[in-house]
Parts: sequence; C-alpha cells; structure tokens
Amino acid sequence: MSNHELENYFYITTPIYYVNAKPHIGHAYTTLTADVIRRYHQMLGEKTFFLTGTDEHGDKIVDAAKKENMGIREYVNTLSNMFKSLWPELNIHPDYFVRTTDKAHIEVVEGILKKIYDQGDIYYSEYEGLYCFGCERFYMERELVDGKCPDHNRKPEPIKEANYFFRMSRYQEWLIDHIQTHADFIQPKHYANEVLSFLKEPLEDLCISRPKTRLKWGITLPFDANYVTYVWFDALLNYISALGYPDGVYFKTFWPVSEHIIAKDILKPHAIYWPIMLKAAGIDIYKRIHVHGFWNINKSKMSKTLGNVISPMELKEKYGVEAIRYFMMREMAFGLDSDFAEDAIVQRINSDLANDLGNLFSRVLAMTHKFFGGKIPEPDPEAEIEFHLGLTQQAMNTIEIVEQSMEQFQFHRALSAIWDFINHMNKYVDTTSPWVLAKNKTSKRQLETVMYNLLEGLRIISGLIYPVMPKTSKLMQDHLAIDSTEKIHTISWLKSWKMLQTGKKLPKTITLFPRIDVTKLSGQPYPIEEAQQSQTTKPEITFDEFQKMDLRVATVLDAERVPNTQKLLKVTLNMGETRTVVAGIAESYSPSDLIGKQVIVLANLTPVKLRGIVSNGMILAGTNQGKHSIATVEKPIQPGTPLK
RNA sequence: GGCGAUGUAGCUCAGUUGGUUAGAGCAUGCGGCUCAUAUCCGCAGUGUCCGGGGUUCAACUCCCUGCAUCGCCA
Repeated sequence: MSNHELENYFYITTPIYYVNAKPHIGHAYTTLTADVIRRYHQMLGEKTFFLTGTDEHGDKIVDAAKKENMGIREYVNTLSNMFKSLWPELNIHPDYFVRTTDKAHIEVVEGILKKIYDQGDIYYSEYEGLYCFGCERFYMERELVDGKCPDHNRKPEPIKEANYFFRMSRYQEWLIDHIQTHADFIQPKHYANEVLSFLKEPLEDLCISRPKTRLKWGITLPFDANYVTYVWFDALLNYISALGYPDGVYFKTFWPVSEHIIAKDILKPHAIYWPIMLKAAGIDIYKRIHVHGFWNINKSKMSKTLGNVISPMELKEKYGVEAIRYFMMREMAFGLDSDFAEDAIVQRINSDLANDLGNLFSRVLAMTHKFFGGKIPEPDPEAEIEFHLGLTQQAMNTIEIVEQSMEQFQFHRALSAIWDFINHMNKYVDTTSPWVLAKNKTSKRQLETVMYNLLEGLRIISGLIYPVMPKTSKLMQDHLAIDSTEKIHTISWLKSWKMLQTGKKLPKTITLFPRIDVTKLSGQPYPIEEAQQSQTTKPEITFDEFQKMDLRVATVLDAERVPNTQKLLKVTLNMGETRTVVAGIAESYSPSDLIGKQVIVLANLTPVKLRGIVSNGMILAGTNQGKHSIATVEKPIQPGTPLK
C-alpha cells in the first residue's frame, strides 16, 4: 500500500480498561480524546476505526470478584458493561468494544505465543523469590518493610518457581534505534526520553506466565497447560485481535496507521513490551503513541482512599455532556497533568461557552430575525470591500492553527484558537454596529453584507467545534439552516467562504449554553437537572407495610425481545436463583444494554403471564416522557441481596 | 542515590533558534455600546520571569549551582 493510500485511513485506540474498578474521569478523558481525534479525522475525509474495551484477566480481578461475592465471569460481565454503556452517555462512539475474554482474542493470544515460542524467543526457567502466601505474590527485597510483607506483616518465604520468559533483551538495540530514528513515535517528546533513559540499562526478560497452582483466571499457554499467560502479554494483543489479525480486512487496512492513546502510568508496557512483542511476532509496529497526564482533583491525587474519585455520569448530570467534553479538552494540555476543579468548570461554561460563543450566536441570530425576518441576506460586493475587515483571513488562519494543533494532539491550542476567532467575531459585531446600519435605509447593503459575514463566521465555528462538541455543532448548523445532507463536517467545507445559501429562512434562535448562577450553585448537587414533574406523593405507609415488599438485587444473565411487541423484554435474572421476568423497557434498552447489569427486582409480586411468558417479579425503573431508567445498585453486590 | 520535567501577574498558563517596553484568559478597577444569555468592546494596572553565580554588547531563554514540586529508575 502506498503512503498516499494510507493517508485515507486512521486507527485510534484507548487502552483496554482493567475491570477491577468502576470508570472514572481518567478513563473518560482517554476515551474522549480518542473520540475527538477520530471525529477530526473524519472531517479530513478519512476512514476511521476507533477501538476501546476491557482487560479482564489476572489476580486482581479474581480478588475483586471475591470481594463482591460474585462469580468471576459474572463480575467481569458486570464491570465490562459499566464501561461499555458509559461511552454513549458521553456521546463517545467506538467502532468496536474488545474484551480479553472474547474467544477471538484468546485465539490470537494463543497463536502469537505459539509463534514466538516456536522461534525460540520464549524459554523456561526456574528461579527463587520471596513469596507471601497471604498476598499470593512475589515481593522484591525493596518492597518489604523490615523484611516483612507490608499487607500481612509477616516474612515472605523463599520459594522456587519455574516460569516462561520472553527474550526481550534480544530486541533492545532495535527498539532504541527505532525510537531515535522516529522522532514522533512516542509523544509528547519527553516521554520518549523517559523510555530511552530506561533502555540505557540492560532490559530484563519478561516473565510471561503464571503457574495455575497460583492463578487460574487467564489464557492457558498453548505449549504448557499448567500455566496461564501474564495479563500484559494477553492485554496488549487486543489492539490487533480486535482488527481480526492475521487475515482480517480491518487488520490489513487499519493496522499500518495505528495510533495509541495511553495515560502516563502504562508507558512502559506500551512503549517497550508491546513494540518488542510485535517485532518478535513479525508484525509491523504501531505508528505513534500519545501519552497524556493525570487529572488531579482540587490539587490532590485522585484515589479511592481519598474518596475523591469523580464519576463521569455525575458530571454529566450536573453540567451536561457538551460542557464536560469542552472542559476536559480545553483545560488539559495533552501530556501534562491538570487540575480538576468544579469552579473551573463553571468558569469555562459561563465565560467561554455562554458569554463568548452562546451570546455571539444569540445576538447574530436575533439580529438576522430582527432586520431580515430571519432570512439569510445577500452580501454586496462593494460593501464587502469596506466592511469585510479581514474576517475571512482570520477564519482561515484559525483553521490552519486548528489543523496543526490537532495533528499534534494539542487540543487546548485548537480550542484556544477557535475562541480567538469567536472574540474577533464579537469585535466585528462591535466595529460594524449592525444596529446603527439598520437605522439608516441607505446602509441596507452594508447591513446585509455584515450580517452575512457574521453568519458565515458562525458556520465556520460550528464546523470547527464539531470534534469536541458534536451536538452543539449540529444545533448551530440546524439554526443556520444548513442542510444536513451537505457535507457539513469536512475541513474543505470550512475552508471555503460564502457557502451559506442566501434567502434561506432561519429557525428561531435559542440559548446554546445557559449561564450557571454561582450563587445558587452551592449545596445544589444537580442545578442543571430539570425539576422533576411534581407528582403528588402517595399516602403514608408504615414500616411493616414497606417490609411486605421483597426487593432484591439481581444480575441480568440474558435478555431478549418478546416477538411482536414494542416494549417487552424477556429477562433472565440471577437472584441467587435463576428466574424470568418480563419488563416493559424495550424502547429504552436493547438486550445487550442489560446483560451483565445489576437491577432491582420486586421479587414477591404475584406472577403474571404476559404474551405467554410467566413473569416472576418486576424490574424497577423510572419513567419520564417515555424514557426509562432502570434502578441499580451503586456498586456490584451479590445477586439475591435484599434491599431495606 | 541516578536521570529527567516543571518553577513566569492574585489564579491558570503561553513564551520558537538569546534581541528593544515579558504576554493571554480569568479575577479586579474605569469607560463605551444596547443587537444579545446583565452579555459584548475598549482602557488600566501590578511581575526580584524560584534563589545565587557565570558566558555575552544583550539572558525568561545558554552554562554551573542551590531550593521546591513532580515523574521515571534503583
């Protein structure tokens, strides 16, 4: 394939997320970044593929499942689904969601292991180490506190274990050379330096197996059934297994242009193990890797123990998807750590989104209605000379900066350039003062020209914000009467001036972003949320009456649509026992949305027969304007657990 | 302990290969406009550019050193 052809394809991945904890804003940021860059590449007219997924093998998963009193498979299904179902909520749309428990993935891992083993890059070796039976893991000397395991406060014992090792050292020189000769292989650049400095020391071979006596939850080595594969070796291969390696069409078209996004904590596996694994397996290595920093929360690290982990859904409820997407992309300089503070979000929403962009949009649209009855006026070539004031040039400069910045993942620069242009637009309104032109009949042509230019400027803004705020982009374009059949999101459409059709009637203007009243914000957890329709409260009941209801947590094992119905789903539940209920939520949930989720069931409801299926209970859900939202538990818990 | 990054206005940060008066946004103060979501536009500030030393006609920028924070490695 020639370089020219490759330019038409773009493959972007996130790491697959380890399912030992729920998704937080760090996961959301990485995945959002991938969504934004992919939308940008779509604007360039490229064919794109966007991959994310979950990593589900290893010790920690087994522990986590135990903690939740769940079976491993049930646990990983539940957690994986939490990730999968989160992305559409943030208007993030991956093309494929890979799981390391997928059959196809497992086959690829086995195939690669076998190949590398056969060519002699894997060897078997016995070694002795300090093992803590409480933790079920080996410790290094330096990890110990007074020679004891920090968790169990007892001395780890020296035991002998045999494992398989991958000869990474063979490829060390090759990797150093590759990084040095490909300046943008790892970026931002200082991460490449970090990797190179690590590679100055001799690389140790990588232990790629775990004996089944210690761990069973993993992929069995194809050449020794007594061992499972080390999680990293398994996980990294998702990037090609998801494309249908070795023979899949997607693999052939997208792999040569692959770009990974990761957070800085997993640099080593991605920048050292992974290229070497690919090289050893005779596969071309990926094109680039992009490393981003961490979100701190009000200046401190995000951690479970501090209890400051922020849930993406909570943010969405509070501020809306578009604002969150904007905030994350604008506030973080890609590669560096950033601070996450809620007053900064409010700040961004009020000044950037509401005051600068929202108000510009509103004032231009309102004037178009006031002066021209909402019809896009025809610009006049003579008036243009006097009143253009370099607006097109500014727009084109902006596009150029956006292009450069996006190419380097400098999202905050791209946005800042767009906002410079928004400021120019506001200034243009001020300088040309359309309301003054409107007072004088002799300046009608000037007024038409000025207003047309403003609408054109808004069109370009609407296109430029698309990767970050797709919904606002669409909303703006709807209100500029831009036909959705036009190629609205291509860069080339933005680079041309005078694309808006004159004479078209614009819909009534709207408020793109309402301001957040800071004085009302304190103590109000969800200020943006519309007030619930006040339904009259039901008569009071006693605790005894409440206790008559047997409410229980259940995990959805399976779900399918009931044929010939709009609303009904037949749902199979694990509630300690297996049972079937019929739920009227098919308009809001597809079967795949539900599988793995935990729901709340009224278990002692008199059974009824619906469409020939006996329903043994009821899944609880809220309904608003025909949309359902099922009730669930805040963290996974053993199925069958009663609620009180 | 080794390597590296960062340190710039009240806050968050830009500052290419050294070059005249060190910038932006937010916040603050004043003025203007009235199309607009009390929005927008203009003006005004304030800085030991972390400390110390050096190279140079000239250093926020290069070199040395110290301090602080963070990261990677041991």
